Amino acid sequence: MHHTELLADLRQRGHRLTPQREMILNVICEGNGHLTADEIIARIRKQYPYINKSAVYRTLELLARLCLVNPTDFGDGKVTYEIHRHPHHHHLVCRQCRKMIEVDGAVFAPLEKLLRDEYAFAADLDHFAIFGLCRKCQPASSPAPTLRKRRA
Amino acid sequence: MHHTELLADLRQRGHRLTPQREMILNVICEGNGHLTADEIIARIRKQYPYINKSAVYRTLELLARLCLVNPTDFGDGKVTYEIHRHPHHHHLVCRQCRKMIEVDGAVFAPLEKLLRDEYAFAADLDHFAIFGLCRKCQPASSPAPTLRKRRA
DNA sequence: GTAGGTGCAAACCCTTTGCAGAGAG
DNA sequence: CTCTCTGCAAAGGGTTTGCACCTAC
Repeated sequence: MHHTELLADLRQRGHRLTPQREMILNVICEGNGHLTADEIIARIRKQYPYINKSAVYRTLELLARLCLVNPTDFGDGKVTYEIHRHPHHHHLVCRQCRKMIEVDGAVFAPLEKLLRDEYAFAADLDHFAIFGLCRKCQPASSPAPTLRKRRA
Repeated sequence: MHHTELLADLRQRGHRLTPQREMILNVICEGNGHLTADEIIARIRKQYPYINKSAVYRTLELLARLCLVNPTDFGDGKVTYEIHRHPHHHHLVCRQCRKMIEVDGAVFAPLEKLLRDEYAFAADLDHFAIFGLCRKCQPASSPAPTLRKRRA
């Protein structure tokens, strides 16, 4: 997904194309992975130091509403953003070393079906963060690790 | 689970029993369901107006670390707390009407096994929030619903 | 020309922290 | 008596908002 396509999509849906929006989309597309609002601002500032915080937050809110980006809350107090991708994928986040493992979206298919069948609930399982312990951090796991800020 | 048991557990693990801690545990036990720190404070204040915010936050952090309570981030900017229960359960949160449906922990068992087998990842799936649309809110679903603050 | 966006600064809001004093064991 | 916990007030930190100005169309 190139940022020009997303820009076209934006305009098609009746939103204006501003330099700021272009820069924001460009940065999110380039930086493959998750970026916080702060990181996005920092990257834009390298080329254009005048980018404004509010504009970034407002644009991210818009892009998320249009499902062009996925906001994800990894439970550390700040939200990260990523270009909306197909097929979906999820993230295993180690609560000890903070390592992130990407997981194919298919693992959630059975659960999604179950929730739909049994609870008539249409789950947003397209971008999910699962907390736990990765392979390396498991042996020394047991004695009550320090609580991380906010886990889901 | 009665709050006196939890108090005993606290002392057994070398922590002091203070009136504040007793009140906090009592409120969390009574209020069946999820309470935010603010709600906990409000409820205590009805009987004892002098309860202190910091004490509550610090106690909640302690209780979470000892796995006596489960913190859950429903993505609205504040964490809720609930007595740790067996068997586990999860929550389906409607992103439109905010309704919460409780779901048996067993639905995650296959996923947990898969993550362990394929990724050697020990997932914390004991208390999970899944966002989506409930039965009632589904028909009118499609055209880009307003973005909720922070979803996982 | 006119919505819709941007920039700025201040407000928000939940949560955390430093420190002095209190009280559980 | 000691060490943990509490109370207070202030700071933190990501995010949001009000308002005047600007600019994409």
